[in-house]
Amino acid sequence: MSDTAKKKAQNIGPLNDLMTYHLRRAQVSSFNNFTAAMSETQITPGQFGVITLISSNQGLSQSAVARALGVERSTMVAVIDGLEERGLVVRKPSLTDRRSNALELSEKGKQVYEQALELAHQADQKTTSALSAEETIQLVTLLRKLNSAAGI
Amino acid sequence: MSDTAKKKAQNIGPLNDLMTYHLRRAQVSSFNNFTAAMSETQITPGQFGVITLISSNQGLSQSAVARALGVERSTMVAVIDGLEERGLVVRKPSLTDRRSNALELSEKGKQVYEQALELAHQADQKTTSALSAEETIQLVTLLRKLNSAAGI
DNA sequence: TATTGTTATACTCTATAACTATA
DNA sequence: TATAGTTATAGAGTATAACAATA
Repeated sequence: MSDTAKKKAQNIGPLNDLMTYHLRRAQVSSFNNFTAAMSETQITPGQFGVITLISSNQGLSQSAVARALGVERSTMVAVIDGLEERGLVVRKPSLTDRRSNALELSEKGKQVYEQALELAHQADQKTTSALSAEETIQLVTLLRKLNSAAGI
Repeated sequence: MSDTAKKKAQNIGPLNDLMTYHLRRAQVSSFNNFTAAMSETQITPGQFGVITLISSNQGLSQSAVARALGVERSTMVAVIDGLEERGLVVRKPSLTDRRSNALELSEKGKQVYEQALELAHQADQKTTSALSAEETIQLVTLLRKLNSAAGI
């Protein structure tokens, strides 16, 4: 760092020993990379989770999406509203339960999802660009182990 | 999983291959462990970052804290307000710059910080309880490498 | 009785813009 | 001109509580 920098970096002290701190920084970094990569599709991280889930489970209900993503079903209403207004998702009546909507991707939704998936992988590569291929696999393996134990 | 469970788990599909997804889940998990461990102190993750920074850099300004934590200085006002109302932080006039406040921990603030630091380590141990000691070191090392490259 | 989708409402965290007092 | 602290305001993202329709 420049000697002439007027604002010196702070000593972050014990934060440097906390996993919580490093996880949060990494998540902010990946979030920023994701948002930047996704700018042409205007898909947010939350929306990406929703359309991925619908793509892999056509016809599932709003409540099922909410449970899988760990949010309240009331929260899903506006998310699905936004995706439906953009013509990416359609609410079809469920054939087996007249209370629920069977969510599907429209043709446009499938196209946007395929594009978004590729951009998400590009963002991932940027996030992990400082790591070797082996280190990247190590990291995702450790995170999977940590997460599956957390049961979320 | 029980065969009688009415709500089957969803297929998360390509999410399982994305670092972004696993980082987010891990961060949510560690956030929850942190919040639960910190309940007796009522210190939020954001407040913990602030008091740690003040503890390691007594007398620094609000703007310096904001820069170190990557938030706007306007955002810091309410955070410092809350810590000052609880009697944990004091705004002293800077001796060298009459525009700025020199932030310090009160005696009570130092006590709460020491307690919070220990609870934060306990939360960390819970977060990484599925990992061996060696794996935990691997994980934090990889995250440090990823983060220092991101320059945040 | 329980669940689905919905609405109304509120809370947290964050940002931008503009102001003042200093530098 | 630029910066520090502050205020007003707004936007995400989230939650809780209640309701009608349906299971």
